[in-house]
Amino acid sequence: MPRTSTKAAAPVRRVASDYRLEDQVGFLLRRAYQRASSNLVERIGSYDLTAPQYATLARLYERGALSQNLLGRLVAMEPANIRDVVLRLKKRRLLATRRDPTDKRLILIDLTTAGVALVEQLIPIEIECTATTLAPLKADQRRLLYELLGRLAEG
Amino acid sequence: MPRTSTKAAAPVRRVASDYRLEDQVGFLLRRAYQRASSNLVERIGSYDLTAPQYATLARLYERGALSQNLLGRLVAMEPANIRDVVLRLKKRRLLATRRDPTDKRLILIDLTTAGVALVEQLIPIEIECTATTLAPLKADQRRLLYELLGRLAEG
DNA sequence: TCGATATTGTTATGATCATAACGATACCGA
DNA sequence: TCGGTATCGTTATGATCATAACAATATCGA
Repeated sequence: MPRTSTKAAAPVRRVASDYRLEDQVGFLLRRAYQRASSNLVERIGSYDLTAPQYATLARLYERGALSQNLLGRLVAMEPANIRDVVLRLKKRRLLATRRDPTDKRLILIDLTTAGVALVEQLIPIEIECTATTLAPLKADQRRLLYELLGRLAEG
Repeated sequence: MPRTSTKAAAPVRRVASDYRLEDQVGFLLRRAYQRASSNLVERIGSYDLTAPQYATLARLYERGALSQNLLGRLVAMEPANIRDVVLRLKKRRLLATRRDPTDKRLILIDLTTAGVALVEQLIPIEIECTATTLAPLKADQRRLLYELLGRLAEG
């Protein structure tokens, strides 16, 4: 006997196998990401950075100079999107761009000194933020979640 | 001895507790949601619907008429966002709006006949799509994932 | 070598997203 | 009842997102 409707103006409709939006992974994933993202913005928002922007900086910090396209793939952004993010971060002098001398198609991107300094300041904050997001879970549950999410993302 | 850099133009930087973007839940959640969302659009894209639009229709189907604000909360969208989604769906005659007679602030929203018909057509597709997204996981892992995601979303 | 094919970055379009500020309406306690 | 407070919907701004079409450059096989 699932969910009771309190005072619906219209009768609740039912489909064969009583469907619930909550049972769809996509919906759950979207809400969980909203939570994680808002946790992050809450902490690094004062730096005027979004989650994708932080991911971009962090990736450059990890890997050093990358082409714009590869950078985009490594942070899971389409070419058109990573372009905009790079432009904004470049305008703030957090990263710099230059042409690849051997392959004229490529734009090489790397952190500036200011960018490196900022990332090193933010990394501890992000680790703390991840802990906050994962707070409802026990240690073994967290490990499990990582494994499951990893499989989903890779397909 | 983690990750080896192949031919980085710049040296790989390291922070104290060798940080990896992949260890941050937010990043994993974002990628998993991307996958789920693209799975859905792949199947219902021919109906010219996005994931949030589908969620909105499905919620109305489940619950019957709702105020715009409550509808937004039930699909995890801010007032400004649910407004735009409602406008687009209304333009396509998939839902209809009317003023609440008792509370002049509210806009009551409900599916049209066409909207109901469309949702009933889409629900089996979405269930199939969820199965596709969850394909990499075994049955007990799926149950586990749902529980873990539920806890994260609720905080 | 040269021509088909693939890759990179750009542009354009449309749909989410979150936030802040605002007027209108409801509610609620003194 | 009446005035402060809360809720609802709107508007504006800026940042993601995905997709398609395009030009420039690389690559690879005949």
